[in-house]
Amino acid sequence: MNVFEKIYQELKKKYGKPAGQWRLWCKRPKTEREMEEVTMGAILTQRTNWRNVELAINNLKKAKINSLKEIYKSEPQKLASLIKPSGFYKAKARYLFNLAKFIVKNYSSLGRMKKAKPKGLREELLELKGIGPETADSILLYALDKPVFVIDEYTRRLVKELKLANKTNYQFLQKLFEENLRKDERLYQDFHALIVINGKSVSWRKKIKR
DNA sequence: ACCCAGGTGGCCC
DNA sequence: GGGCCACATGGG
Repeated sequence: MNVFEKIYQELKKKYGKPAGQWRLWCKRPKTEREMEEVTMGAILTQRTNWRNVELAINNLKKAKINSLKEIYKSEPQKLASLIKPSGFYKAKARYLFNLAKFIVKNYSSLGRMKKAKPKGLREELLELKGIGPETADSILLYALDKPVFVIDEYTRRLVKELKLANKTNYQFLQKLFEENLRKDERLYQDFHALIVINGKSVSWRKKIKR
Protein backbone atom coordinates (compact mmCIF):
# COMPACT_ATOMS: atom_id res chain seq x y z
CA MET A 1 0.00 0.00 0.00
CA ASN A 2 1.49 3.41 -0.97
CA VAL A 3 1.18 6.66 0.97
CA PHE A 4 -1.87 7.85 -1.02
CA GLU A 5 -3.78 4.66 -0.29
CA LYS A 6 -2.81 4.92 3.37
CA ILE A 7 -4.11 8.50 3.58
CA TYR A 8 -7.39 7.36 2.05
CA GLN A 9 -7.72 4.50 4.52
CA GLU A 10 -6.99 6.82 7.44
CA LEU A 11 -9.55 9.39 6.31
CA LYS A 12 -12.13 6.69 5.75
CA LYS A 13 -11.50 5.29 9.21
CA LYS A 14 -11.80 8.77 10.73
CA TYR A 15 -14.89 10.06 8.91
CA GLY A 16 -16.61 7.01 7.43
CA LYS A 17 -18.89 7.42 4.41
CA PRO A 18 -18.99 11.06 3.23
CA ALA A 19 -22.25 12.63 4.47
CA GLY A 20 -24.32 15.71 3.68
CA GLN A 21 -23.98 16.92 0.12
CA TRP A 22 -21.55 14.09 -0.56
CA ARG A 23 -24.27 11.45 -0.18
CA LEU A 24 -25.69 12.61 -3.51
CA TRP A 25 -22.35 13.45 -5.12
CA CYS A 26 -20.90 10.00 -4.34
CA LYS A 27 -24.09 8.10 -5.23
CA ARG A 28 -23.89 5.69 -8.14
CA PRO A 29 -25.61 5.39 -10.44
CA LYS A 30 -27.40 8.73 -10.54
CA THR A 31 -30.67 9.60 -12.20
CA GLU A 32 -30.70 12.31 -14.87
CA ARG A 33 -32.14 14.75 -12.32
CA GLU A 34 -29.39 13.90 -9.81
CA MET A 35 -26.64 14.33 -12.42
CA GLU A 36 -28.11 17.73 -13.28
CA GLU A 37 -28.23 18.85 -9.65
CA VAL A 38 -24.57 17.91 -9.19
CA THR A 39 -23.65 19.78 -12.37
CA MET A 40 -25.42 22.94 -11.18
CA GLY A 41 -23.78 22.57 -7.78
CA ALA A 42 -20.34 22.34 -9.38
CA ILE A 43 -20.77 25.87 -10.78
CA LEU A 44 -22.57 27.35 -7.79
CA THR A 45 -20.02 26.14 -5.24
CA GLN A 46 -17.12 28.00 -6.85
CA ARG A 47 -15.41 29.90 -4.01
CA THR A 48 -18.60 29.62 -1.94
CA ASN A 49 -19.89 27.81 1.16
CA TRP A 50 -22.12 24.83 0.47
CA ARG A 51 -24.77 26.37 2.75
CA ASN A 52 -25.12 29.29 0.34
CA VAL A 53 -25.25 26.92 -2.62
CA GLU A 54 -28.18 25.11 -0.99
CA LEU A 55 -30.05 28.39 -0.62
CA ALA A 56 -29.54 29.01 -4.33
CA ILE A 57 -30.59 25.49 -5.32
CA ASN A 58 -33.72 25.78 -3.17
CA ASN A 59 -34.62 29.05 -4.87
CA LEU A 60 -34.31 27.34 -8.25
CA LYS A 61 -36.53 24.47 -7.08
CA LYS A 62 -39.15 26.88 -5.72
CA ALA A 63 -39.16 28.61 -9.10
CA LYS A 64 -39.71 25.21 -10.74
CA ILE A 65 -36.35 25.31 -12.47
CA ASN A 66 -35.48 21.66 -12.02
CA SER A 67 -33.45 20.81 -15.09
CA LEU A 68 -30.82 22.09 -17.48
CA LYS A 69 -33.57 22.51 -20.08
CA GLU A 70 -35.45 24.82 -17.71
CA ILE A 71 -32.26 26.80 -17.15
CA TYR A 72 -31.72 27.12 -20.87
CA LYS A 73 -35.32 28.33 -21.24
CA SER A 74 -35.08 30.99 -18.52
CA GLU A 75 -33.77 34.53 -18.63
CA PRO A 76 -30.20 34.82 -17.31
CA GLN A 77 -31.38 37.87 -15.36
CA LYS A 78 -34.05 35.81 -13.60
CA LEU A 79 -31.53 33.06 -12.92
CA ALA A 80 -29.20 35.63 -11.39
CA SER A 81 -31.81 36.84 -8.90
CA LEU A 82 -32.60 33.25 -7.85
CA ILE A 83 -29.00 32.16 -7.28
CA LYS A 84 -28.04 35.39 -5.49
CA PRO A 85 -27.19 33.65 -2.18
CA SER A 86 -24.38 31.69 -3.85
CA GLY A 87 -22.41 34.88 -4.55
CA PHE A 88 -20.84 36.08 -7.83
CA TYR A 89 -24.40 35.62 -9.02
CA LYS A 90 -24.30 37.57 -12.27
CA ALA A 91 -21.25 35.67 -13.47
CA LYS A 92 -22.56 32.30 -12.26
CA ALA A 93 -25.95 32.87 -13.95
CA ARG A 94 -24.14 33.34 -17.27
CA TYR A 95 -21.95 30.31 -16.63
CA LEU A 96 -24.95 28.12 -15.76
CA PHE A 97 -26.94 29.30 -18.75
CA ASN A 98 -24.07 28.72 -21.17
CA LEU A 99 -23.34 25.28 -19.76
CA ALA A 100 -27.02 24.27 -19.93
CA LYS A 101 -27.19 25.54 -23.50
CA PHE A 102 -24.06 23.60 -24.43
CA ILE A 103 -25.32 20.33 -22.95
CA VAL A 104 -28.88 20.59 -24.29
CA LYS A 105 -27.81 21.59 -27.80
CA ASN A 106 -24.90 19.18 -28.18
CA TYR A 107 -25.92 16.16 -26.14
CA SER A 108 -29.57 16.75 -25.24
CA SER A 109 -29.01 15.15 -21.81
CA LEU A 110 -26.26 14.29 -19.34
CA GLY A 111 -27.14 10.61 -19.75
CA ARG A 112 -26.24 10.96 -23.42
CA MET A 113 -23.19 13.04 -22.63
CA LYS A 114 -21.98 10.32 -20.26
CA LYS A 115 -21.44 8.00 -23.20
CA ALA A 116 -18.67 10.24 -24.58
CA LYS A 117 -14.97 9.88 -23.74
CA PRO A 118 -13.83 11.92 -20.73
CA LYS A 119 -10.77 13.34 -22.49
CA GLY A 120 -12.80 14.99 -25.24
CA LEU A 121 -15.55 16.08 -22.83
CA ARG A 122 -13.01 17.77 -20.59
CA GLU A 123 -11.64 19.82 -23.48
CA GLU A 124 -15.15 20.83 -24.53
CA LEU A 125 -16.08 21.88 -20.98
CA LEU A 126 -12.89 23.90 -20.60
CA GLU A 127 -13.83 25.98 -23.65
CA LEU A 128 -16.88 27.31 -21.79
CA LYS A 129 -16.52 30.57 -19.86
CA GLY A 130 -16.59 29.96 -16.14
CA ILE A 131 -15.48 26.35 -16.31
CA GLY A 132 -11.88 25.82 -15.30
CA PRO A 133 -10.09 22.56 -14.50
CA GLU A 134 -11.70 21.97 -11.10
CA THR A 135 -15.27 22.58 -12.25
CA ALA A 136 -14.78 20.50 -15.41
CA ASP A 137 -13.34 17.60 -13.42
CA SER A 138 -16.05 17.89 -10.73
CA ILE A 139 -18.68 17.48 -13.44
CA LEU A 140 -16.80 14.55 -14.98
CA LEU A 141 -16.20 12.77 -11.66
CA TYR A 142 -19.34 13.54 -9.65
CA ALA A 143 -22.04 14.05 -12.29
CA LEU A 144 -20.83 11.60 -14.95
CA ASP A 145 -18.93 9.11 -12.75
CA LYS A 146 -15.75 9.34 -14.85
CA PRO A 147 -12.47 8.35 -13.14
CA VAL A 148 -10.86 11.82 -13.08
CA PHE A 149 -9.26 13.05 -9.84
CA VAL A 150 -10.38 16.52 -8.71
CA ILE A 151 -7.79 18.93 -7.31
CA ASP A 152 -8.94 21.81 -5.11
CA GLU A 153 -7.65 24.12 -2.40
CA TYR A 154 -8.07 21.44 0.30
CA THR A 155 -6.11 18.93 -1.78
CA ARG A 156 -3.28 21.46 -2.18
CA ARG A 157 -3.23 22.09 1.58
CA LEU A 158 -3.10 18.36 2.28
CA VAL A 159 -0.22 17.91 -0.17
CA LYS A 160 1.67 20.78 1.46
CA GLU A 161 1.03 19.66 5.03
CA LEU A 162 2.09 16.08 4.35
CA LYS A 163 4.89 17.21 2.03
CA LEU A 164 3.72 14.86 -0.71
CA ALA A 165 5.17 17.12 -3.42
CA ASN A 166 6.76 20.51 -3.96
CA LYS A 167 4.81 21.60 -6.99
CA THR A 168 1.11 22.32 -6.54
CA ASN A 169 -0.10 23.18 -10.03
CA TYR A 170 -3.29 21.48 -11.11
CA GLN A 171 -2.02 19.16 -13.82
CA PHE A 172 0.91 17.94 -11.76
CA LEU A 173 -1.17 17.12 -8.69
CA GLN A 174 -3.89 15.42 -10.71
CA LYS A 175 -1.29 13.20 -12.37
CA LEU A 176 0.31 12.49 -9.00
CA PHE A 177 -2.95 11.22 -7.45
CA GLU A 178 -4.05 9.32 -10.54
CA GLU A 179 -0.70 7.56 -10.91
CA ASN A 180 -0.70 6.47 -7.28
CA LEU A 181 -4.29 5.20 -7.08
CA ARG A 182 -6.17 2.53 -8.97
CA LYS A 183 -8.32 4.05 -11.71
CA ASP A 184 -11.69 3.84 -9.98
CA GLU A 185 -14.33 6.57 -9.98
CA ARG A 186 -15.76 5.31 -6.68
CA LEU A 187 -12.38 5.66 -5.00
CA TYR A 188 -11.80 9.12 -6.54
CA GLN A 189 -15.22 10.35 -5.44
CA ASP A 190 -14.92 9.17 -1.85
CA PHE A 191 -11.26 10.19 -1.49
CA HIS A 192 -11.76 13.75 -2.72
CA ALA A 193 -14.90 14.15 -0.60
CA LEU A 194 -12.97 13.00 2.47
CA ILE A 195 -10.13 15.43 1.72
CA VAL A 196 -12.64 18.30 1.72
CA ILE A 197 -14.42 17.06 4.86
CA ASN A 198 -11.07 16.74 6.64
CA GLY A 199 -9.90 20.13 5.41
CA LYS A 200 -13.03 21.81 6.73
CA SER A 201 -12.66 20.18 10.12
CA VAL A 202 -9.02 21.26 10.32
CA SER A 203 -9.80 24.90 9.47
CA TRP A 204 -12.71 24.76 11.90
CA ARG A 205 -10.38 23.69 14.72
CA LYS A 206 -7.99 26.50 13.81
CA LYS A 207 -10.86 28.98 14.02
CA ILE A 208 -11.83 27.79 17.50
CA LYS A 209 -8.24 28.18 18.65
CA ARG A 210 -8.04 31.84 17.61
C1' DA B 1 -15.23 45.75 11.29
C1' DC B 2 -13.10 42.45 9.87
C1' DC B 3 -12.13 37.23 7.76
C1' DC B 4 -13.46 33.28 5.25
C1' DA B 5 -15.48 30.02 1.62
C1' DG B 6 -14.44 23.18 -3.53
C1' DG B 7 -12.75 29.10 -8.65
C1' DT B 8 -12.30 31.58 -12.88
C1' DG B 9 -10.99 35.12 -16.24
C1' DG B 10 -8.37 39.03 -17.48
C1' DC B 11 -4.64 41.51 -17.05
C1' DC B 12 0.43 42.20 -16.22
C1' DC B 13 5.27 40.89 -16.28
C1' DG C 1 4.36 30.02 -15.63
C1' DG C 2 2.98 32.89 -11.72
C1' DG C 3 1.08 37.22 -9.15
C1' DC C 4 -2.79 40.24 -8.53
C1' DC C 5 -7.46 41.78 -8.84
C1' DA C 6 -12.60 41.59 -9.53
C1' DC C 7 -16.54 39.01 -8.91
C1' DA C 8 -20.74 38.99 -4.04
C1' DT C 9 -23.30 36.56 -0.55
C1' DG C 10 -24.02 34.80 4.27
C1' DG C 11 -21.91 33.30 8.62
C1' DG C 12 -18.40 33.57 12.43
